[in-house]
Amino acid sequence: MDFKKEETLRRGPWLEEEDERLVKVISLLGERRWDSLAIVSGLKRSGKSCRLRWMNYLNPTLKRGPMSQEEERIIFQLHALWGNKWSKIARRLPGRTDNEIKNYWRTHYRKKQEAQNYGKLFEWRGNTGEELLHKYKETEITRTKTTSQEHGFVEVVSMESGKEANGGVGGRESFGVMKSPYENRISDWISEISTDQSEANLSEDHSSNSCSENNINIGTWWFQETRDFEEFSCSLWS
DNA sequence: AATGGCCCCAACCGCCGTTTC
DNA sequence: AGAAACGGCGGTTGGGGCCAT
Repeated sequence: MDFKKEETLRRGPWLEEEDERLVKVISLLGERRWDSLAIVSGLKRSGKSCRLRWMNYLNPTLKRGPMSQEEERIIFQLHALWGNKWSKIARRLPGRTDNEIKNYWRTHYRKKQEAQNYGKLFEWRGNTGEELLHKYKETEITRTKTTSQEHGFVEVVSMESGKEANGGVGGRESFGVMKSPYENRISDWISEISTDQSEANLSEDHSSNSCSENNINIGTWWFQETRDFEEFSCSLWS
């Protein structure tokens, strides 16, 4: 336990002055050796803290503002594909950080996902509670096997409400209609890559719980166009 | 106006893999 | 080869802001 270090390091929210200093030092020395950089800068912050601040907030390549519909779709689909691999997902979304995506998922998609899971279960009319559960589990096992074999990961999504589930279904925000402090900073490029066709597909995705054969369906966890989608998301970088 | 509950997000924590010496 | 330092990642927390009562 290094008490000396503990008491000299600053923690908590960054001040504007600290941000400025960090940006200056990074512009001189580059994005590396964060511990040394933290010392050189004179900031009483850990290297880790400096790195995080830069990566998640100060980096000029970051794109702030609400997620576009295309980004929402990518997050939704890649999470279904890879699970909580936030950094991996972030690499497919230029200008977005893993932290941002992680937070976004937690506050938006998880609720939507739960709602859709329940919605899907209710489609099995005429079944007892046990039968419904059994069918859900069957679906889950099939999906897990399929995705594991094809993509090398296993993801389990619980039907049970987490601690934030109260008010989750039908909570304050409806999915896709969000207010954000960064609302006015939407980048132009993302709209350029959003084609009319993808918009059309998206409206199908989000307007109902239906099971379109061409689109990812969260209720049954089937992916018809996984590989095509991976290629598509890669193209965002080019 | 006060208050309590909820949401959102920046920041931290702990672990683990990689790099450096 | 191995220990230490560094960097990356996913999970968690805390506080500010908003909203309903």
